Amino acid sequence: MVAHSGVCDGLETVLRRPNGGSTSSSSASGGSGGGVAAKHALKKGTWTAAEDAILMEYVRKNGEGNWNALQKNTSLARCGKSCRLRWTNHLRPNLKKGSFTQEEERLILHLHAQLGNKWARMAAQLPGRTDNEIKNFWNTRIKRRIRQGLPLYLTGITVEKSPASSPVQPQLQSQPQPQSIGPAAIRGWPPLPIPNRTISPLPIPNSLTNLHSMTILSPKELVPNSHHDLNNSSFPGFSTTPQTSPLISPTSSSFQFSPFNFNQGLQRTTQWPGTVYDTFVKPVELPSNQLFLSPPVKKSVFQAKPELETNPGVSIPKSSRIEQPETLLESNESLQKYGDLLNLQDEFSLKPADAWEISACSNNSYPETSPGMKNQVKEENEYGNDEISKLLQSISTPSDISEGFNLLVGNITMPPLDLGSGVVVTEDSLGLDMQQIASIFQADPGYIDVNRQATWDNLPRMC
DNA sequence: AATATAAGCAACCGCATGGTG
DNA sequence: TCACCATGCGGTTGCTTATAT
Repeated sequence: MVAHSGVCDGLETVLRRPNGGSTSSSSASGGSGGGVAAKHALKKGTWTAAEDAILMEYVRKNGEGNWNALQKNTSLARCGKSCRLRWTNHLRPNLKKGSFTQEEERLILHLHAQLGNKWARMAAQLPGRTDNEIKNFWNTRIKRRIRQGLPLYLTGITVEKSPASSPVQPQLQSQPQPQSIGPAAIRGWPPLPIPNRTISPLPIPNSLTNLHSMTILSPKELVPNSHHDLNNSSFPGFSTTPQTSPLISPTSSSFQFSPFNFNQGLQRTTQWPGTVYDTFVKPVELPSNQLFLSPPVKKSVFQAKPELETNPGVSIPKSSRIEQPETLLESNESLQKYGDLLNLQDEFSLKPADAWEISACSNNSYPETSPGMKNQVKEENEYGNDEISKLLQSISTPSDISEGFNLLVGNITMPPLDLGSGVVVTEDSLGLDMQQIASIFQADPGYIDVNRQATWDNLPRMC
Protein backbone atom coordinates (compact mmCIF):
# COMPACT_ATOMS: atom_id res chain seq x y z
CA MET A 1 0.00 0.00 0.00
CA VAL A 2 1.24 3.36 -0.88
CA ALA A 3 1.86 5.50 2.06
CA HIS A 4 -0.05 8.68 1.94
CA SER A 5 0.31 11.92 3.65
CA GLY A 6 -1.28 12.74 6.90
CA VAL A 7 -4.53 14.55 7.16
CA CYS A 8 -2.86 17.86 7.58
CA ASP A 9 -0.58 17.32 4.70
CA GLY A 10 -1.40 18.80 1.42
CA LEU A 11 -3.98 21.11 2.85
CA GLU A 12 -3.51 24.78 2.94
CA THR A 13 -2.26 25.77 6.28
CA VAL A 14 -1.59 28.88 8.13
CA LEU A 15 1.34 28.56 10.35
CA ARG A 16 1.01 30.87 13.24
CA ARG A 17 3.96 31.07 15.48
CA PRO A 18 3.44 31.54 19.17
CA ASN A 19 4.96 34.98 18.89
CA GLY A 20 2.14 36.01 16.70
CA GLY A 21 3.87 35.77 13.41
CA SER A 22 2.26 33.65 10.80
CA THR A 23 3.23 32.31 7.49
CA SER A 24 1.01 31.06 4.80
CA SER A 25 2.24 27.84 3.37
CA SER A 26 0.77 28.39 -0.01
CA SER A 27 -0.67 31.01 -2.18
CA ALA A 28 -3.41 28.74 -3.37
CA SER A 29 -5.82 29.95 -0.78
CA GLY A 30 -4.28 33.28 -0.23
CA GLY A 31 -6.18 36.06 -1.78
CA SER A 32 -9.13 33.99 -2.78
CA GLY A 33 -10.78 34.86 0.47
CA GLY A 34 -13.51 32.99 2.24
CA GLY A 35 -15.37 30.10 0.76
CA VAL A 36 -13.62 26.81 0.31
CA ALA A 37 -10.21 28.32 0.53
CA ALA A 38 -10.96 29.64 3.98
CA LYS A 39 -12.01 26.22 5.10
CA HIS A 40 -8.67 24.90 4.07
CA ALA A 41 -6.78 27.51 5.99
CA LEU A 42 -5.66 25.37 8.82
CA LYS A 43 -3.91 26.83 11.72
CA LYS A 44 -0.76 25.45 13.19
CA GLY A 45 1.22 26.18 16.25
CA THR A 46 0.25 26.55 19.83
CA TRP A 47 -3.34 26.06 20.74
CA THR A 48 -5.31 28.86 22.29
CA ALA A 49 -7.79 28.54 25.12
CA ALA A 50 -10.59 29.29 22.72
CA GLU A 51 -9.55 26.49 20.44
CA ASP A 52 -9.32 24.16 23.37
CA ALA A 53 -12.81 25.09 24.38
CA ILE A 54 -14.16 24.33 20.95
CA LEU A 55 -12.40 21.04 20.86
CA MET A 56 -13.59 20.03 24.31
CA GLU A 57 -17.12 21.00 23.54
CA TYR A 58 -17.04 18.96 20.37
CA VAL A 59 -15.73 15.91 22.14
CA ARG A 60 -18.26 16.33 24.88
CA LYS A 61 -21.05 16.24 22.35
CA ASN A 62 -19.70 13.78 19.87
CA GLY A 63 -17.13 11.78 21.68
CA GLU A 64 -13.66 11.03 20.56
CA GLY A 65 -12.84 10.14 17.02
CA ASN A 66 -13.92 11.46 13.68
CA TRP A 67 -11.47 14.25 14.12
CA ASN A 68 -11.67 15.50 10.61
CA ALA A 69 -15.36 16.07 10.98
CA LEU A 70 -14.51 18.37 13.81
CA GLN A 71 -12.77 20.70 11.48
CA LYS A 72 -15.70 20.60 9.10
CA ASN A 73 -18.40 21.05 11.68
CA THR A 74 -16.87 23.65 13.90
CA SER A 75 -15.08 26.88 13.49
CA LEU A 76 -11.91 25.26 14.57
CA ALA A 77 -9.32 25.66 11.87
CA ARG A 78 -7.25 22.71 12.86
CA CYS A 79 -6.69 19.50 11.04
CA GLY A 80 -8.07 16.36 12.59
CA LYS A 81 -4.67 15.12 13.31
CA SER A 82 -3.84 18.17 15.31
CA CYS A 83 -7.13 17.93 17.16
CA ARG A 84 -6.55 14.35 18.11
CA LEU A 85 -3.10 15.15 19.34
CA ARG A 86 -4.29 18.10 21.36
CA TRP A 87 -7.04 16.09 22.92
CA THR A 88 -4.91 13.10 23.62
CA ASN A 89 -1.98 14.95 25.05
CA HIS A 90 -3.59 17.84 26.83
CA LEU A 91 -7.34 17.93 27.05
CA ARG A 92 -8.63 14.50 27.74
CA PRO A 93 -9.63 13.85 31.31
CA ASN A 94 -7.53 12.03 33.85
CA LEU A 95 -4.34 13.27 32.39
CA LYS A 96 -1.56 13.44 34.88
CA LYS A 97 0.42 16.59 34.73
CA GLY A 98 3.69 17.38 36.30
CA SER A 99 6.87 15.53 36.74
CA PHE A 100 7.10 11.82 36.65
CA THR A 101 7.27 10.18 40.00
CA GLN A 102 10.15 7.98 40.79
CA GLU A 103 7.96 4.97 40.45
CA GLU A 104 6.88 6.14 37.06
CA GLU A 105 10.43 6.72 36.04
CA ARG A 106 11.37 3.27 37.11
CA LEU A 107 8.47 1.84 35.27
CA ILE A 108 9.46 3.72 32.17
CA LEU A 109 12.93 2.40 32.44
CA HIS A 110 11.73 -1.11 32.75
CA LEU A 111 9.25 -0.73 29.98
CA HIS A 112 11.75 0.87 27.71
CA ALA A 113 14.15 -1.91 28.34
CA GLN A 114 11.47 -4.34 27.36
CA LEU A 115 9.82 -2.52 24.54
CA GLY A 116 12.30 -0.08 23.18
CA ASN A 117 10.87 3.10 21.79
CA LYS A 118 7.31 1.95 21.92
CA TRP A 119 6.01 5.04 23.57
CA ALA A 120 2.36 4.35 23.08
CA ARG A 121 2.62 0.95 24.60
CA MET A 122 4.56 2.36 27.46
CA ALA A 123 1.93 5.02 27.93
CA ALA A 124 -0.69 2.34 28.16
CA GLN A 125 1.04 1.17 31.29
CA LEU A 126 1.20 4.62 32.78
CA PRO A 127 -2.32 5.86 33.34
CA GLY A 128 -2.62 9.54 32.81
CA ARG A 129 0.58 9.80 30.90
CA THR A 130 0.91 10.25 27.19
CA ASP A 131 3.28 8.72 24.78
CA ASN A 132 4.57 12.16 23.98
CA GLU A 133 5.35 12.83 27.60
CA ILE A 134 7.17 9.59 27.97
CA LYS A 135 9.04 10.14 24.77
CA ASN A 136 10.13 13.59 25.84
CA PHE A 137 11.06 12.28 29.20
CA TRP A 138 13.25 9.66 27.70
CA ASN A 139 14.79 11.91 25.12
CA THR A 140 15.78 14.50 27.64
CA ARG A 141 16.31 13.26 31.12
CA ILE A 142 17.36 9.76 30.40
CA LYS A 143 19.64 10.51 27.54
CA ARG A 144 21.23 13.27 29.49
CA ARG A 145 21.86 10.95 32.36
CA ILE A 146 23.50 8.48 30.12
CA ARG A 147 25.56 11.12 28.44
CA GLN A 148 26.73 12.37 31.77
CA GLY A 149 27.36 8.95 33.11
CA LEU A 150 24.65 9.31 35.67
CA PRO A 151 22.58 6.39 36.76
CA LEU A 152 19.38 5.79 34.96
CA TYR A 153 17.63 4.98 38.13
CA LEU A 154 17.11 7.73 40.58
CA THR A 155 17.07 5.82 43.79
CA GLY A 156 15.88 2.55 45.08
CA ILE A 157 17.46 0.32 42.56
CA THR A 158 21.02 -0.15 43.46
CA VAL A 159 23.45 -2.43 41.89
CA GLU A 160 25.90 -3.80 44.30
CA LYS A 161 29.03 -5.30 43.02
CA SER A 162 30.09 -8.35 44.83
CA PRO A 163 33.61 -8.46 46.20
CA ALA A 164 34.41 -11.02 43.60
CA SER A 165 34.72 -8.67 40.74
CA SER A 166 34.34 -9.78 37.25
CA PRO A 167 37.38 -9.44 35.08
CA VAL A 168 36.01 -6.39 33.41
CA GLN A 169 34.99 -4.44 36.44
CA PRO A 170 38.11 -2.35 36.65
CA GLN A 171 36.85 -0.70 33.53
CA LEU A 172 33.83 0.41 35.41
CA GLN A 173 35.81 1.67 38.30
CA SER A 174 37.81 3.92 36.10
CA GLN A 175 34.70 5.93 35.54
CA PRO A 176 32.90 8.14 38.03
CA GLN A 177 30.97 5.86 40.24
CA PRO A 178 27.41 6.86 40.83
CA GLN A 179 25.74 5.90 44.02
CA SER A 180 23.27 3.75 42.30
CA ILE A 181 23.60 2.17 38.96
CA GLY A 182 20.83 0.69 36.99
CA PRO A 183 21.58 -2.71 35.68
CA ALA A 184 20.35 -1.59 32.35
CA ALA A 185 22.98 1.06 32.28
CA ILE A 186 25.64 -1.42 33.09
CA ARG A 187 24.44 -3.79 30.52
CA GLY A 188 24.45 -1.42 27.67
CA TRP A 189 21.07 0.19 27.60
CA PRO A 190 19.53 2.20 26.08
CA PRO A 191 19.92 0.99 22.59
CA LEU A 192 21.19 3.06 19.80
CA PRO A 193 18.93 4.73 17.37
CA ILE A 194 20.03 3.58 14.01
CA PRO A 195 18.73 4.18 10.57
CA ASN A 196 16.39 1.69 9.13
CA ARG A 197 17.79 -0.94 6.96
CA THR A 198 16.09 -3.51 4.95
CA ILE A 199 17.24 -7.01 5.48
CA SER A 200 16.81 -9.29 2.60
CA PRO A 201 16.27 -12.77 3.84
CA LEU A 202 18.54 -15.35 2.46
CA PRO A 203 17.32 -18.65 1.13
CA ILE A 204 16.44 -21.15 3.74
CA PRO A 205 19.24 -23.61 4.03
CA ASN A 206 18.16 -27.10 3.40
CA SER A 207 20.43 -28.55 5.94
CA LEU A 208 18.82 -27.44 9.11
CA THR A 209 20.05 -30.47 10.80
CA ASN A 210 22.45 -29.17 13.30
CA LEU A 211 20.38 -28.69 16.38
CA HIS A 212 20.43 -26.01 18.93
CA SER A 213 17.61 -26.11 21.34
CA MET A 214 16.60 -22.56 21.19
CA THR A 215 13.94 -21.12 23.37
CA ILE A 216 11.17 -19.47 21.57
CA LEU A 217 8.52 -18.22 23.86
CA SER A 218 5.70 -17.22 21.69
CA PRO A 219 2.85 -15.44 23.39
CA LYS A 220 0.59 -18.28 22.67
CA GLU A 221 2.90 -20.53 24.54
CA LEU A 222 2.99 -18.36 27.57
CA VAL A 223 0.62 -19.70 30.12
CA PRO A 224 0.17 -17.39 33.05
CA ASN A 225 0.53 -19.22 36.25
CA SER A 226 -2.68 -18.49 38.03
CA HIS A 227 -1.30 -18.09 41.49
CA HIS A 228 1.10 -15.50 40.25
CA ASP A 229 -1.24 -13.69 38.03
CA LEU A 230 -1.25 -9.99 38.60
CA ASN A 231 -4.74 -9.34 37.47
CA ASN A 232 -5.67 -8.33 40.92
CA SER A 233 -2.63 -6.31 41.56
CA SER A 234 -2.22 -2.66 41.14
CA PHE A 235 0.66 -0.31 41.20
CA PRO A 236 0.81 2.42 43.74
CA GLY A 237 -0.53 5.63 42.45
CA PHE A 238 -1.99 4.02 39.41
CA SER A 239 -5.43 3.11 38.41
CA THR A 240 -7.04 0.35 40.36
CA THR A 241 -8.02 -1.18 37.10
CA PRO A 242 -6.25 -4.45 36.71
CA GLN A 243 -3.07 -3.83 34.90
CA THR A 244 -2.72 -5.98 31.91
CA SER A 245 0.74 -5.37 30.83
CA PRO A 246 1.52 -6.10 27.23
CA LEU A 247 4.59 -7.65 28.62
CA ILE A 248 2.64 -10.36 30.22
CA SER A 249 -0.33 -10.60 28.00
CA PRO A 250 -0.41 -13.84 26.11
CA THR A 251 -1.78 -11.98 23.18
CA SER A 252 0.88 -9.44 23.23
CA SER A 253 3.46 -9.08 20.58
CA SER A 254 6.06 -8.76 23.22
CA PHE A 255 7.42 -11.74 24.90
CA GLN A 256 10.44 -13.16 26.46
CA PHE A 257 13.26 -14.33 24.38
CA SER A 258 15.69 -16.37 26.27
CA PRO A 259 18.57 -17.17 24.00
CA PHE A 260 20.54 -18.59 26.85
CA ASN A 261 18.13 -21.30 27.52
CA PHE A 262 18.96 -24.36 25.61
CA ASN A 263 16.75 -26.74 27.38
CA GLN A 264 13.59 -28.17 26.11
CA GLY A 265 10.25 -28.80 27.64
CA LEU A 266 8.19 -27.04 30.22
CA GLN A 267 10.02 -24.23 31.86
CA ARG A 268 9.16 -21.59 34.30
CA THR A 269 9.86 -18.06 33.35
CA THR A 270 9.54 -15.09 35.58
CA GLN A 271 8.71 -11.93 33.79
CA TRP A 272 8.41 -8.44 34.91
CA PRO A 273 6.49 -7.36 36.78
CA GLY A 274 6.43 -10.60 38.57
CA THR A 275 4.28 -12.95 36.64
CA VAL A 276 5.51 -16.44 36.36
CA TYR A 277 4.87 -18.40 33.27
CA ASP A 278 5.02 -22.04 32.72
CA THR A 279 6.31 -22.23 29.28
CA PHE A 280 6.69 -24.92 26.79
CA VAL A 281 10.00 -24.51 25.19
CA LYS A 282 9.94 -25.34 21.61
CA PRO A 283 13.06 -26.90 20.32
CA VAL A 284 14.27 -25.22 17.26
CA GLU A 285 16.49 -26.74 14.77
CA LEU A 286 19.15 -24.43 13.67
CA PRO A 287 22.36 -24.77 11.94
CA SER A 288 24.99 -23.95 14.41
CA ASN A 289 26.46 -21.36 12.19
CA GLN A 290 23.31 -19.38 11.89
CA LEU A 291 21.82 -18.32 15.12
CA PHE A 292 24.91 -18.19 17.18
CA LEU A 293 27.29 -17.52 14.51
CA SER A 294 30.61 -16.56 15.76
CA PRO A 295 31.06 -13.04 14.52
CA PRO A 296 34.40 -11.81 13.45
CA VAL A 297 35.82 -11.99 16.88
CA LYS A 298 38.78 -9.89 16.06
CA LYS A 299 37.11 -6.57 16.61
CA SER A 300 33.55 -7.29 17.25
CA VAL A 301 32.69 -3.98 18.65
CA PHE A 302 29.39 -2.28 18.49
CA GLN A 303 28.79 1.08 17.16
CA ALA A 304 28.04 3.94 19.37
CA LYS A 305 25.74 6.60 18.20
CA PRO A 306 27.66 9.78 17.84
CA GLU A 307 26.12 12.31 20.13
CA LEU A 308 26.53 15.05 17.64
CA GLU A 309 24.43 17.46 19.54
CA THR A 310 27.00 17.41 22.25
CA ASN A 311 29.67 18.42 19.86
CA PRO A 312 28.82 21.83 18.57
CA GLY A 313 32.00 21.95 16.61
CA VAL A 314 30.64 19.47 14.17
CA SER A 315 28.22 20.75 11.66
CA ILE A 316 26.24 18.05 10.06
CA PRO A 317 23.19 18.44 7.89
CA LYS A 318 19.98 17.60 9.61
CA SER A 319 19.29 14.82 7.25
CA SER A 320 22.41 13.04 8.25
CA ARG A 321 22.64 13.84 11.88
CA ILE A 322 23.13 10.26 12.60
CA GLU A 323 25.59 8.75 10.30
CA GLN A 324 24.02 5.93 8.49
CA PRO A 325 26.23 2.94 8.57
CA GLU A 326 24.56 1.31 5.66
CA THR A 327 27.69 0.07 4.18
CA LEU A 328 28.92 -1.55 7.26
CA LEU A 329 25.65 -3.31 7.70
CA GLU A 330 25.63 -4.43 4.16
CA SER A 331 28.99 -5.93 4.55
CA ASN A 332 28.27 -7.57 7.79
CA GLU A 333 28.36 -11.24 7.30
CA SER A 334 26.74 -11.86 10.61
CA LEU A 335 23.77 -9.86 9.62
CA GLN A 336 23.28 -11.97 6.59
CA LYS A 337 23.25 -14.93 8.81
CA TYR A 338 20.56 -13.29 10.81
CA GLY A 339 18.70 -13.00 7.58
CA ASP A 340 18.93 -16.73 7.34
CA LEU A 341 17.41 -17.02 10.69
CA LEU A 342 14.51 -14.89 9.70
CA ASN A 343 13.48 -17.53 7.30
CA LEU A 344 12.71 -19.75 10.19
CA GLN A 345 9.32 -18.21 10.30
CA ASP A 346 8.29 -20.47 7.55
CA GLU A 347 9.57 -23.37 9.47
CA PHE A 348 7.52 -22.65 12.51
CA SER A 349 4.64 -20.69 11.13
CA LEU A 350 4.97 -17.97 13.65
CA LYS A 351 2.74 -14.98 13.41
CA PRO A 352 3.70 -11.38 12.97
CA ALA A 353 2.27 -10.75 16.38
CA ASP A 354 5.02 -12.89 17.72
CA ALA A 355 7.61 -10.90 16.01
CA TRP A 356 10.79 -10.06 17.64
CA GLU A 357 12.60 -6.92 17.04
CA ILE A 358 15.62 -7.36 14.98
CA SER A 359 18.75 -5.85 15.99
CA ALA A 360 21.93 -5.96 14.17
CA CYS A 361 25.39 -5.52 15.26
CA SER A 362 28.31 -4.33 13.38
CA ASN A 363 31.97 -4.87 13.67
CA ASN A 364 32.94 -1.66 12.04
CA SER A 365 34.27 1.46 13.48
CA TYR A 366 32.60 4.72 14.11
CA PRO A 367 31.08 6.63 11.32
CA GLU A 368 33.09 9.53 10.15
CA THR A 369 33.03 11.96 12.95
CA SER A 370 35.47 14.23 14.56
CA PRO A 371 38.14 12.68 16.72
CA GLY A 372 36.79 14.57 19.65
CA MET A 373 33.43 13.12 19.08
CA LYS A 374 34.82 9.68 18.88
CA ASN A 375 36.58 10.15 22.12
CA GLN A 376 33.52 11.50 23.73
CA VAL A 377 31.36 8.71 22.54
CA LYS A 378 33.99 6.27 23.52
CA GLU A 379 34.20 7.66 26.97
CA GLU A 380 30.49 7.72 27.33
CA ASN A 381 30.18 4.20 26.31
CA GLU A 382 33.09 2.77 28.11
CA TYR A 383 31.13 3.20 31.20
CA GLY A 384 29.03 0.19 31.59
CA ASN A 385 29.56 -1.28 28.21
CA ASP A 386 33.08 -2.44 28.07
CA GLU A 387 32.32 -5.49 30.04
CA ILE A 388 29.67 -6.51 27.63
CA SER A 389 31.80 -5.62 24.70
CA LYS A 390 34.62 -7.72 25.96
CA LEU A 391 32.30 -10.47 26.82
CA LEU A 392 30.85 -10.51 23.40
CA GLN A 393 34.19 -10.50 21.75
CA SER A 394 34.88 -13.76 23.37
CA ILE A 395 31.62 -15.36 22.47
CA SER A 396 31.70 -18.00 19.89
CA THR A 397 29.29 -20.67 20.97
CA PRO A 398 25.97 -20.82 22.70
CA SER A 399 27.60 -22.08 25.81
CA ASP A 400 29.93 -19.16 25.67
CA ILE A 401 26.96 -16.90 25.67
CA SER A 402 25.44 -18.62 28.61
CA GLU A 403 28.62 -18.65 30.55
CA GLY A 404 29.40 -15.14 29.57
CA PHE A 405 26.09 -13.91 30.73
CA ASN A 406 26.45 -15.64 34.02
CA LEU A 407 29.83 -14.14 34.37
CA LEU A 408 28.49 -10.76 33.60
CA VAL A 409 25.42 -10.66 35.76
CA GLY A 410 26.58 -13.06 38.34
CA ASN A 411 28.45 -10.31 40.04
CA ILE A 412 25.67 -7.86 39.99
CA THR A 413 23.10 -7.99 42.68
CA MET A 414 19.97 -6.06 42.37
CA PRO A 415 17.71 -5.72 45.37
CA PRO A 416 14.09 -6.38 44.66
CA LEU A 417 12.19 -3.37 43.50
CA ASP A 418 9.01 -3.20 45.45
CA LEU A 419 6.27 -1.72 43.37
CA GLY A 420 3.82 -2.16 46.16
CA SER A 421 0.76 -4.31 46.44
CA GLY A 422 2.91 -7.34 46.51
CA VAL A 423 4.44 -6.64 43.17
CA VAL A 424 8.14 -7.00 43.41
CA VAL A 425 10.52 -6.79 40.58
CA THR A 426 13.31 -9.14 41.25
CA GLU A 427 16.50 -9.66 39.47
CA ASP A 428 15.02 -12.76 37.97
CA SER A 429 12.24 -10.76 36.56
CA LEU A 430 14.69 -8.52 34.85
CA GLY A 431 15.04 -10.86 32.02
CA LEU A 432 14.86 -7.73 30.04
CA ASP A 433 18.51 -7.21 30.56
CA MET A 434 19.22 -10.55 29.16
CA GLN A 435 17.18 -9.42 26.27
CA GLN A 436 19.48 -6.60 25.59
CA ILE A 437 22.36 -8.90 25.33
CA ALA A 438 20.28 -11.40 23.54
CA SER A 439 19.28 -8.79 21.07
CA ILE A 440 22.76 -8.79 19.78
CA PHE A 441 22.06 -12.20 18.50
CA GLN A 442 18.49 -11.54 17.85
CA ALA A 443 16.65 -12.73 14.90
CA ASP A 444 13.07 -13.00 14.16
CA PRO A 445 11.79 -16.41 13.41
CA GLY A 446 8.36 -15.09 14.16
CA TYR A 447 8.01 -12.79 11.31
CA ILE A 448 9.64 -12.62 8.02
CA ASP A 449 9.25 -9.78 5.73
CA VAL A 450 11.42 -8.93 2.84
CA ASN A 451 11.06 -5.37 3.90
CA ARG A 452 11.88 -6.23 7.42
CA GLN A 453 13.75 -3.45 8.95
CA ALA A 454 16.26 -3.41 11.67
CA THR A 455 16.79 -0.26 13.56
CA TRP A 456 19.46 1.06 15.77
CA ASP A 457 16.76 1.33 18.35
CA ASN A 458 17.41 -2.19 19.26
CA LEU A 459 21.09 -2.12 19.12
CA PRO A 460 22.76 -2.14 22.45
CA ARG A 461 24.93 0.74 23.15
CA MET A 462 28.40 -0.51 22.72
CA CYS A 463 31.69 0.92 21.79
C1' DA B 1 22.25 42.67 33.65
C1' DA B 2 23.11 40.70 29.32
C1' DT B 3 24.13 36.90 26.69
C1' DA B 4 24.82 32.05 25.66
C1' DT B 5 23.63 27.51 26.32
C1' DA B 6 20.90 23.69 27.83
C1' DA B 7 16.68 21.64 29.02
C1' DG B 8 11.81 20.98 28.62
C1' DC B 9 7.96 20.64 26.05
C1' DA B 10 4.23 21.13 22.52
C1' DA B 11 3.36 20.40 18.11
C1' DC B 12 4.25 18.88 13.47
C1' DC B 13 5.54 15.54 9.94
C1' DG B 14 6.02 11.26 7.57
C1' DC B 15 4.81 6.77 7.53
C1' DA B 16 2.17 2.58 8.68
C1' DT B 17 -1.99 0.25 9.37
C1' DG B 18 -6.74 -0.98 9.26
C1' DG B 19 -11.38 -0.04 7.67
C1' DT B 20 -14.55 0.87 3.99
C1' DG B 21 -16.70 1.45 -0.44
C1' DT C 1 -8.28 -5.67 -5.69
C1' DC C 2 -7.70 -1.06 -5.32
C1' DA C 3 -8.05 3.61 -3.73
C1' DC C 4 -9.17 6.48 -0.25
C1' DC C 5 -9.81 7.82 4.45
C1' DA C 6 -9.11 7.91 9.46
C1' DT C 7 -6.24 7.05 12.94
C1' DG C 8 -2.10 5.98 15.49
C1' DC C 9 2.80 5.94 16.19
C1' DG C 10 7.51 7.44 16.44
C1' DG C 11 10.88 10.85 15.06
C1' DT C 12 11.91 15.49 14.71
C1' DT C 13 11.52 20.41 15.05
C1' DG C 14 11.43 24.68 17.11
C1' DC C 15 9.77 27.67 20.73
C1' DT C 16 9.92 28.79 25.70
C1' DT C 17 12.01 28.64 29.96
C1' DA C 18 15.76 27.78 33.06
C1' DT C 19 20.47 27.93 34.09
C1' DA C 20 25.26 29.16 33.48
C1' DT C 21 28.78 32.42 32.24
